[in-house]
Amino acid sequence: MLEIGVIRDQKEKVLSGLKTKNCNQEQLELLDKIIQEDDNRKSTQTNLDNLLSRSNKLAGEIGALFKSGNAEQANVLKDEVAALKEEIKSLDNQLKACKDALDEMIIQLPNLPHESVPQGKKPEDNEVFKGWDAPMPELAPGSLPHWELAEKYDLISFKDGVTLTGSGFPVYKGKGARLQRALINFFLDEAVAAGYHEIQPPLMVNKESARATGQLPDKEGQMYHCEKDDFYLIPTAEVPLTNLYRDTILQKADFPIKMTGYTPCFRREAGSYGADVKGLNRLHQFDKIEIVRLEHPENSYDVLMEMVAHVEGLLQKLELPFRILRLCGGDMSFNSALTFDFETWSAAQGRWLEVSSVSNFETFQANRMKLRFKDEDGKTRLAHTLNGSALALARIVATLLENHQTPIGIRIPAALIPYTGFDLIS
RNA sequence: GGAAGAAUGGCAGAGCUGGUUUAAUGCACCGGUCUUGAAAACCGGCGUGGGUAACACCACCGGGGGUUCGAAUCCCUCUUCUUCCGCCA
Repeated sequence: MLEIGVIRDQKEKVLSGLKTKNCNQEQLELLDKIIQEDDNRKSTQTNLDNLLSRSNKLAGEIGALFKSGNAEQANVLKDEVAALKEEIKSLDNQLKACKDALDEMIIQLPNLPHESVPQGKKPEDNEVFKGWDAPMPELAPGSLPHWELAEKYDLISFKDGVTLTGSGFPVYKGKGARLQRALINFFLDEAVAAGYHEIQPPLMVNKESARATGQLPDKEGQMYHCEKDDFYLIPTAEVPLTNLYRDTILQKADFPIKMTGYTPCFRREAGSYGADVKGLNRLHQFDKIEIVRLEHPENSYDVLMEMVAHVEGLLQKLELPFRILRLCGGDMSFNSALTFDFETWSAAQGRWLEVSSVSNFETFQANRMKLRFKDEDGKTRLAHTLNGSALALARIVATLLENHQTPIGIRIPAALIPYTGFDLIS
């Protein structure tokens, strides 16, 4: 969530940022309401504090009077405190209501975009940050989309998934399952080699965690919810990994904090439809290796580019054609200040598929989760959080199968062979 | 699942028969004196948040609620941890 101090002190800047994010008029008007409500909060708090101060003093005097045996005088003061208490209770309620109202308004505001974020509303407005210069792979006649390849080589059964659970829960088999395991290990090894600390977190989190990274309340309907225990199935490892540092004050020497983790990810994908959902393109459960970093604000944008480079390296090793987009204000997530999307070219489908999203959240998540650090001058400041997929499996498998298909089978890229133990799916 | 005990500032650890505790003390940490330098010793500082120009002031002793003029301290409740019993991959 945005910092109240920033909203107060840099209102114009906030306003123009929100416009880049394509906020509606209602959201823009919130700024003045927030400042007004915050003024209200301050004055209510001051009044309340004064009453509490008075009440504390009287209680002390009463104690002293009782000790000296002056009960009569003490009882007079007791009456005064009783009257104060009524007022305190009412102001306290007022203050609570005030804070709730303030919270509810601030939480509706998205993060401010970085200055490099292009204006725009639709995916077409995204900027191609780095295109694919080499020629696109040419597939032999008769090449198939991945869902047909999966069937042909008996790698993935979508049908069995429906039997077991429902659509969007594929069953991987034989070399298909082996390929999953190979990719997971490959991505984890690459991340660890790049200095990321490997973590295996729980796959369910509580409300506080989901709130801290911004999934609640924004994406309430997109997560699977176990009502009886009030747990949420994680939509990404970002949630548990980042939350490891919820409500923490770091020392400057603790930076950089680099974490990686493999987890299945669960998404309800309510409201999705059409060709997008065919095969592996959009699933309710998929595997992903996430990289997460907690950084000093000075470094966070250098680190973002470092993460982009890491993901780039992975795609190169998998020999997949890809491009990098800098997302426009309207296509960026609610929490992000700057996001680079990676897309691989799905030759058989004739379109780009998003396989990774690397973002800097600046202090937006840190503010919600109270993740801070001590600066050199001893001041406590909010840290920056970043994360990215490195990588998400399902769509990688889709493009891997499609782009590397040959008349004699599907070729496994050299970097992956030590992990699969085979070089061809036939 | 059952029983008992516990939860205090970075750590350790008092307070818990309610009012000089506005949380003692030690360690760690920061600054200074001394020293050629370091250690030791001594002096000072040392939690988080709100609030202020800066003070003042206010809140926080696992979370929430209650009793009282006054709660770290008493009561209720939830959570977590420890030990014991039961069950179990």
